[in-house]
Amino acid sequence: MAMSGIRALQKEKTRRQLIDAALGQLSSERSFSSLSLREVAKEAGLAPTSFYRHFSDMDELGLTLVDEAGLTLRQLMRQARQRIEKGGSVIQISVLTFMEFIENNGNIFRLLLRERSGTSAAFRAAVNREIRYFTLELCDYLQQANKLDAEVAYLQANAAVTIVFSAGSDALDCDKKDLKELALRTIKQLRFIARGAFEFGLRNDVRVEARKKSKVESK
Amino acid sequence: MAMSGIRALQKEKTRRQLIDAALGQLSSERSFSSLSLREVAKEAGLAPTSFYRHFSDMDELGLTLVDEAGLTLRQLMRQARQRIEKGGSVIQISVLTFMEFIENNGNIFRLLLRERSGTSAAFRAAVNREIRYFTLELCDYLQQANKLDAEVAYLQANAAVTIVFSAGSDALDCDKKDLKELALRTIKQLRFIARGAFEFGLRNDVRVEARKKSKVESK
DNA sequence: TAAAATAGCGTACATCTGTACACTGAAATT
DNA sequence: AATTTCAGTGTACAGATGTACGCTATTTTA
Repeated sequence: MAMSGIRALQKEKTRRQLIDAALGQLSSERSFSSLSLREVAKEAGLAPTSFYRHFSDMDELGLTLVDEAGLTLRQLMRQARQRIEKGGSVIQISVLTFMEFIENNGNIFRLLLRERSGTSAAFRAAVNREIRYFTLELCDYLQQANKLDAEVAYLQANAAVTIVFSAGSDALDCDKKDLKELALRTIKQLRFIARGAFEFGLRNDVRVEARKKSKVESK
Repeated sequence: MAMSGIRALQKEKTRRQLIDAALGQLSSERSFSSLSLREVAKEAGLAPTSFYRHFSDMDELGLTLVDEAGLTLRQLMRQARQRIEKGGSVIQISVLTFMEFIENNGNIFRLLLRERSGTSAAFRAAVNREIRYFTLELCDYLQQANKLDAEVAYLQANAAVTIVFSAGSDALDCDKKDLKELALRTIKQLRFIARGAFEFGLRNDVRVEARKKSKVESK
């Protein structure tokens, strides 16, 4: 990684150039799978065959991009938590943070969305892994902060992430002025889910309590 | 459409062959955008250049496929309504119907998922239009059956469709035995949403009532 | 200092792509 | 019956693609 030596240093530099070239070519009308090895190499200022000194495949480059995207997402979550500690609604701040992410990293988010339902099982697995991390951290938070049943917390986290990602997808095709409304709607939907989860979690507790009591009484 | 005449009849027949050839080549590792005009023509038993007698573009064929997929989806909804009239939970039956759809039409559903976040604005618009129909019909149903506020009903319908589509996406990469659990989890999530929407809808009603009262009282 | 390793280049090739063009035979029109 | 229309064919071409192979120049190792 931090290998010094003029050679290894230069190698990592051009490797980055390849990664950045690929990222730079992504757009709303250009998906990763539509990029050719030659295009990426050219954009990076390399001869086509030099590509192989860094990746054996376009797929290998792609998986690297997905990893980077996941990393960016997790950094984002840390930012969100910092904001929450300064006070404010968890749901509201999470949504706003996510929307900012999409404004600043539209193409990375597009990459995740597309490869999630793409043609490579490896890609799909990689994206889903990143989303799972994302979900599990939210799940932990919910379980701890709201004292929810583990299953209920997971279901809520999963549903919330789904809703937020879908809203993000809509945001990509949205006029900037409609973004505010979209965020507000998303927040309301998340509140529905939170409320519903809370009620169900509660009922389970009540049942457990009731069962305990009846056990005691039947002794 | 129903034009007879030996010629027009034959034309429609080979047009269908093209459509079916395209649909037939879709799979988990083959997306529409990765199909070539030549492949599709070959699969349909046509010379490459004959393709142009029916579609000016692969894009035109693709949009036709999206329309067909939307049609299939709406037929599905009708089936679901029939089942509901025979009794049973709306949510449960809707989810089960959707899961059946995916088992029987995996590749059509994949088409929708992929083109929804694809590289063609026209495709994205077409898919979103189909999903909007789907959502609005559910919205009407909720508004009428549960007497919900229009906005709340829409938010619930939108969230529910998002959750169900996402579950469908998961179902595509799922072992068959895990499908049952996935369906159960999805049903619970939809109940969260329904419950939350109900509570919020209620609160709005209460507020409205309260405002009416206070108006009356202040007279 | 001599030898080995290697990032990057240029050439070359087989394969696939969309599509332009001229042609044919059968159906439709007159 | 004569003419027009048109779905489908076959050939042809220019461009793009992945990648095998051999070469060079510079860094690294011995």
